[in-house]
Amino acid sequence: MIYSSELIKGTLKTIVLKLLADHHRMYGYEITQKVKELTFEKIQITEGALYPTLHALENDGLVTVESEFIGKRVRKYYTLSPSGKTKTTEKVNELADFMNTMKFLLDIPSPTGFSAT
Amino acid sequence: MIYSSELIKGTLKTIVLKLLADHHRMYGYEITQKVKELTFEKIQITEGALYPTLHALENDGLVTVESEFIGKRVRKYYTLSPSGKTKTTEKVNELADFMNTMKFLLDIPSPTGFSAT
DNA sequence: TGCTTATACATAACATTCTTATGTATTATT
DNA sequence: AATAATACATAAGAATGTTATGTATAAGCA
Repeated sequence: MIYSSELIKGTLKTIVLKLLADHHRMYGYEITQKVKELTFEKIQITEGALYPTLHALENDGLVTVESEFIGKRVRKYYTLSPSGKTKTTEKVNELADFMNTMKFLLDIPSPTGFSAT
Repeated sequence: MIYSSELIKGTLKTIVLKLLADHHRMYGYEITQKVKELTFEKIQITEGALYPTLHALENDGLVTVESEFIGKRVRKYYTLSPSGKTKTTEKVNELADFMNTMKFLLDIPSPTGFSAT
């Protein structure tokens, strides 16, 4: 099952920032594959969505870019800037808060299992 | 704190459907107030977003409408149709699944407290 | 070797969905 | 009497994704 596209809207930037925070240095195509892998194919980031997003992050100074040649092919590595790290924390926290609110609003039970946090 | 607007995108229809499932019969303005109340002002549905959404739900046959006069003012009550009830379950389940995936992807801990479900 | 698939970038036309602004009108509050 | 709240509606614009297209290299397989 792949999630309906509206759900992805508004979360893509957060996903990309968080992946960069966890993996330090990634290139675009790698990000699409990582998301696919980590979500068991349930979230598929299209290139038409990803590349403009990466360019926006760069424009906002949240990431820095290094181009490298792998053979004859260019690969662009993205790394979080200090402000990007701050932003990541903010975005992830906001999304976590939002999801709790939605869970309450929609009366969604917690996933099966024990937890004591 | 009010959530950044992108987060609401894609979830509005689900919220409206679920409220109608829980309260059976509601009118537009009432929905905006209920969401505000239930989310402690964190989610504020604007009228420019709500009314087109309600019209879309009606067009899709997911809700039925009854107009009533309260004094001289029209009020439009919305009720879930059978297919609307089915749709509500589907949308809520999909969102629940999506949120679990996002929690895993973003490494978000469960909210504080004990739970054994 | 030749064909296909995967890798790797990019952008443009289009669709969706929300924000912001505007409009109309009734009812309640100060 | 003036303002705020109730209650509907729509239109212009912004944001952000999909789909399609383009270019090119590298890898796998028959």
